[in-house]
Amino acid sequence: MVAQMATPHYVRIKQALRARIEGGELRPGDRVPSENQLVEEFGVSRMTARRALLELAESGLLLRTQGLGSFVADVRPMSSTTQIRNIAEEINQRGHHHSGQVLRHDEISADHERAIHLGVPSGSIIFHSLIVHRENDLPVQLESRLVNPALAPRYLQQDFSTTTPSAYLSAVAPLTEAEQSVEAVLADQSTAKDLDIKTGAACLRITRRTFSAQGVVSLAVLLHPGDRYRLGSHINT
Amino acid sequence: MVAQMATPHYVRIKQALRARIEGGELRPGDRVPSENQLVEEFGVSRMTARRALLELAESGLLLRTQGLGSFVADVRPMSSTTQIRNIAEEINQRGHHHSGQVLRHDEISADHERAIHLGVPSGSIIFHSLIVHRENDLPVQLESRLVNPALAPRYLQQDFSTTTPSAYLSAVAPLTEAEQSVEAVLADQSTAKDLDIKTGAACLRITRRTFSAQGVVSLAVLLHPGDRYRLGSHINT
DNA sequence: CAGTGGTCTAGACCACTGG
DNA sequence: CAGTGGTCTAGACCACTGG
Repeated sequence: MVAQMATPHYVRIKQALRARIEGGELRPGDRVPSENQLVEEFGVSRMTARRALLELAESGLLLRTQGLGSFVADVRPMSSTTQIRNIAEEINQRGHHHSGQVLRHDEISADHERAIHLGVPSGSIIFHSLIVHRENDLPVQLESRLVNPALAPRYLQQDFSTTTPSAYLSAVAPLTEAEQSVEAVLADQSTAKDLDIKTGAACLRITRRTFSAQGVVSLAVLLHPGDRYRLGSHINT
Repeated sequence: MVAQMATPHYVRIKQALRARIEGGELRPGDRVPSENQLVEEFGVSRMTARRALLELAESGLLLRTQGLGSFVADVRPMSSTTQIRNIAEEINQRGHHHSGQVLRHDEISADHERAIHLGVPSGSIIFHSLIVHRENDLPVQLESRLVNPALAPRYLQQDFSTTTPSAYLSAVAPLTEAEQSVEAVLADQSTAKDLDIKTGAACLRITRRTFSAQGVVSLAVLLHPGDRYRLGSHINT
């Protein structure tokens, strides 16, 4: 009589609290219901109520203090690296011309690691695309993207020479969250060929996982020639 | 008979697993003990063993899959792009040992470009430091920093083998703002020597300008070996 | 003091993976 | 099938905060 697979209790509680915060019912600094109050309100055990509060705190939405309670955090504005931008828009914004060349656009079987990152069963079919983005005919990004077919079933029918995966995906599965990591790597032979640079040239590699409300949407690996791209950001403390 | 305030059980289990991973007993891709095995081994309840595994997964050290088990992730140190963090703190937080080796620590005359970036008259005296930061004796950052003497007049008197420029500067001229850009470059001969990597290896270069209420405090160029460092960030939309 | 969050137990049923 | 992680309960003792 536990664990309805539909939506776990702790998720329901998180959603409810999130709604109150986003709806303005709970404002920054306000105290949210205590663990015991949530136990009463949602008819769950304290461990379950607690999990909802802990996860909201983990994601920065709440601040918790022993003896005091849990409070809505003061949200701070995001800086510009912390914004997911569409490469085509970015290029157009500079007054340049964007073009996308689709090298691959098919489905593959997810190996163990990819399956974990995408949150799909190991061995299941996922979509894949490989696209070179050019700014005034100069390659600036090689985009390799794995897509969760459950959240973008028509991904393979899109024409990515006229739009971008990023634009399409944010239309069909609105972005709620993203994780990314940035590294420096050397171009291997195949990457070098695709980006029209030398093998062994420095590249910036951005690995990004995007989430919608339903889960992981896609896993993108973006490779940029080191001398044609950099990431800027402005931080306010 | 629970909750010895010394160290909670789940922390002890995390430490034990971390030690096995860092000691090489468990390598990337290996399966770590299951929840039930930890129950046996540490004499705790499954909820407690589970918490240890969940937190290690949360911090990126493990990957978990239902039905399969928990596996050691392919890890590298991560740092956040959305936050200016002190390299020493970051390293200590990972439970590792930080050391700083001061290669240069002197004053120079500002050329035109540097003067502009620092907001000082061209040709005036500015401070400079060059420091190798090591994580457990492995170089992870070469920090070259130019400092505005008006805002940190005693910069040259500091001992940067025991503290870091970042820590000292944020004490004397609290950070209000920062601008940074991130690029991929190849290590030149001198950088390669300082970081103990090969000439031509991929490096992440972060160029950061920090501001206090009084103006530009410093201009730092941080070079990281590509295979020993990456920048991570989490974005909420 | 009553209320808060922090840690923990010993059970339970479930979905999922491999063999 | 046995084993894995995912969710959940109904209790417990604790340290900490404010009044």
